[in-house]
Amino acid sequence: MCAIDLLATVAGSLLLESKSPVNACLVVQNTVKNEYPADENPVKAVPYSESPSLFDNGKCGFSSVITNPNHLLVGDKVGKEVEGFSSLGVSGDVKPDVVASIGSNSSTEVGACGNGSPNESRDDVNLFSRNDDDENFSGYIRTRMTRPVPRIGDRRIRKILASRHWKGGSKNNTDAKPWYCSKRSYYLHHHQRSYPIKKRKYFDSVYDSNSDDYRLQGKTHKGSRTISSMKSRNASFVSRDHHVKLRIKSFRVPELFVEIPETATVGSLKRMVMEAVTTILGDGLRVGLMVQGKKVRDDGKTLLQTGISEENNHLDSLGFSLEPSLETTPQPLLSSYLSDHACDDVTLCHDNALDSSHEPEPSPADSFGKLGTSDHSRALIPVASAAMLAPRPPNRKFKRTEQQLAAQRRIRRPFSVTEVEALVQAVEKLGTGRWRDVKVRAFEDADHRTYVDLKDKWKTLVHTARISPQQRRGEPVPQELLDRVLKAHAYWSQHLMHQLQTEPPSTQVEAL
DNA sequence: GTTAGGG
DNA sequence: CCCTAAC
Repeated sequence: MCAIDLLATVAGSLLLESKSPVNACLVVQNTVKNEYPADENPVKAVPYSESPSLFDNGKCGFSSVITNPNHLLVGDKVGKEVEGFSSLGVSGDVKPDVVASIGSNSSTEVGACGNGSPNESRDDVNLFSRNDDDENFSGYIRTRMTRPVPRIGDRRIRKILASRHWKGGSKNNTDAKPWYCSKRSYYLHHHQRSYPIKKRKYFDSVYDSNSDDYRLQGKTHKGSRTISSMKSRNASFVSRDHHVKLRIKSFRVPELFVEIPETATVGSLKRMVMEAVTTILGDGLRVGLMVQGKKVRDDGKTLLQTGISEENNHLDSLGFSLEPSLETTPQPLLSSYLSDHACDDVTLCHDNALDSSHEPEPSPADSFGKLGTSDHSRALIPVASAAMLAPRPPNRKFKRTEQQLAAQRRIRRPFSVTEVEALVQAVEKLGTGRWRDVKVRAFEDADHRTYVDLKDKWKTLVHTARISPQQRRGEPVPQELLDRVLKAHAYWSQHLMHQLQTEPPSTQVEAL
């Protein structure tokens, strides 16, 4: 009932804004999107939240409509924020990972959220005003069957899991992952290509999880300038000469959770969101493409091979996304700018805020606010979180789910022989109890290697050196190095006291 | 913030 | 690599 009320409220708001019947369709993702028949009507996105499983069968575009009150409440505010973002070329909301969907021609097409086959028909959800009942906001939702208009970006709707990270959509909606903001550093995780095959499933899902992002449709006021092609409203069609013409409908920014004190000013919130988005956008983006819910990673494929041609109707399920470039390392989202601003006490992706859907049967609703999720990376993923402003159900558990863990886990980066060499040399000199020093001494510039990583690597090196070559895996480490590892390990095991000193006497080094 | 170990 | 207790 609460969800319905929320929807009703949204509908009511929409109605108030556009006196005419709202012919809006809700695209539920993280956001409730309303598209107006006429281009001139401002399209306002209503961020929506975690919605549960009411219509989770994927057949109804409504599936994730039930939104979180919090998000809805924030909706309007966020919508306003969008304008600022538009200058960035991205429709705005607070989410950095942008996912664009290419619609088929119909301007009124609604992003359906089928989770299943992209081709199945979907029910668009329309909001209609209703005069009866108490408040003028009452309304009801009616589903309407429309031609199949699969929208990749929307498929994951159910995935309430926030996404976090700049992850793309995956075949399995439920796998969508939010950007996860590590409590340690509030990083937004990026996609990670070299994810171990073993965990591939995670990776894929994580990678695709922009589904949780809620999107704000760019406003399309008549007078407003359309920023590049990222504005909302588009259609795609194939011309006769075998050319595929596409127009990006909108981009979704990754979800971004924000926690800010009630006493903070609206201005500080706006500033915070703006900066967060700017930081993310300025961090380097790359475009991701999804066809029928699947990420297309092979840049060498032709559109035809990918299924993007006039021969099929895949255009309906084309999706573009803006993702953080892989080259870029996760950026401390807030730390960099929060400190210098009025919103010092603003926290992004507070771990506690992450609701864990660790329950037996995590429903979309449960997983909703999970991560800030997500891809990343990091991607943990977000809305501006105004979502967090409103009270939300107490988090039953703080423990993260497997998905969440996968989302924030760093990629595996095997040590090269060169690195091993450097590590061995450093340990020979500094011992095995001063990893911080080892880091500074030999891996100062290797940002991806923490002292804990070095410590762990040493641990495995010692183990590797002790087992038979046949049992070793990965790039072979020269026996010479392994010998030094054992020697140094033995040495420092017997001279722990020396570690307390700065540098071992040269004699000791020689002894090694 | 580090270290040391178990996972 | 992650997670954390213990410093």
